Amino acid sequence: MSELLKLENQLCHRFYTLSNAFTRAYRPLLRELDITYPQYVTLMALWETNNITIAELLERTAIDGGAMTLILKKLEDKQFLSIKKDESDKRVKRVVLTSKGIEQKQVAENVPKQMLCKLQGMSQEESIQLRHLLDKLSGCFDNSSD
Amino acid sequence: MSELLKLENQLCHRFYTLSNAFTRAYRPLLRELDITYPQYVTLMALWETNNITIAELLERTAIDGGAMTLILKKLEDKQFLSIKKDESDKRVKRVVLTSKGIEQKQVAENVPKQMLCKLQGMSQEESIQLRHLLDKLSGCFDNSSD
DNA sequence: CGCAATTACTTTGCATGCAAAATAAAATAA
DNA sequence: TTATTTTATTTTGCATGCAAAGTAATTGCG
Repeated sequence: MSELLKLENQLCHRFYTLSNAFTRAYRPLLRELDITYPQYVTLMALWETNNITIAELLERTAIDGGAMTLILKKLEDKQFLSIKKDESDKRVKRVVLTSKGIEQKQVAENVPKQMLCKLQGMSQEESIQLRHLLDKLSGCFDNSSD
Repeated sequence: MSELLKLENQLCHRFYTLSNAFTRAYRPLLRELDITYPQYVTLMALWETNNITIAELLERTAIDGGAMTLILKKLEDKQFLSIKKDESDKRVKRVVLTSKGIEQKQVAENVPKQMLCKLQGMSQEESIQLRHLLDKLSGCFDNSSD
């Protein structure tokens, strides 16, 4: 039979499976912070650079725009951040961490630490190699004009 | 600043991004078949082994059980397959490709071919290496009893 | 045999991911 | 300046992913 359509040969299915596995693995680690994985990604972007535009946040996190609206609403409800209208350009909104949002970064530092423990199966070198290949693969999707 | 929480250092975020990129890249290729990516995965499993249990399908595809119920319903509506109750064990349902479902495999063979074109950025060797590392990473999530 | 676990699926409620349409405001062209 | 186009964000409708509860049928145990 043609090997082309075998599930085991699909790179995409490995990514599908692993991406879901990561999200699942993060869930218990994020419980303490009471946030979901995409909300965690959003906060990571803000912990790195606070007070940025929603557009910048979208670019950094690669989260869908429609989803981001809801994610920000929830993080605002949970008091992690607040959304402020830009006075100079009323189309633009800026996302600003609250004091709670800033403080929770300390708590969040445990998350990657615990995740690294789960990934002990891979050597340092292998994960660097993997990262390199993933970045190369990302490049394949960049200028997809179709 | 601590490197631990930088988005760029997160393996998980690369998987998140790439998994979504794959799904997006498949969409136009699957338009001709009028199916989504998870529906495509489901069909791939069936093209390999027809007439299997829903439980087997879940294990092979790693798709969520609740989602699978809907996916099968849609594929049945589209005449790709039919669901039959197992007579010996009435809890069990078997998924069987229709003649249309079987025929569409020919059409589907173009999908991986076109996808491989998009991934020309990677050498044969690199993608083998990548697959190897992905499989190793998968192992890290296997016996996660927490 | 009769009832308590177990198994195979489905349903439910919530949180995205995504394309496309809708809004509102700013930039540009005429 | 007014009309057109572009930009920033939200809304909508549909398809999952996931945990947890719900169902129905089977197995196991006493």
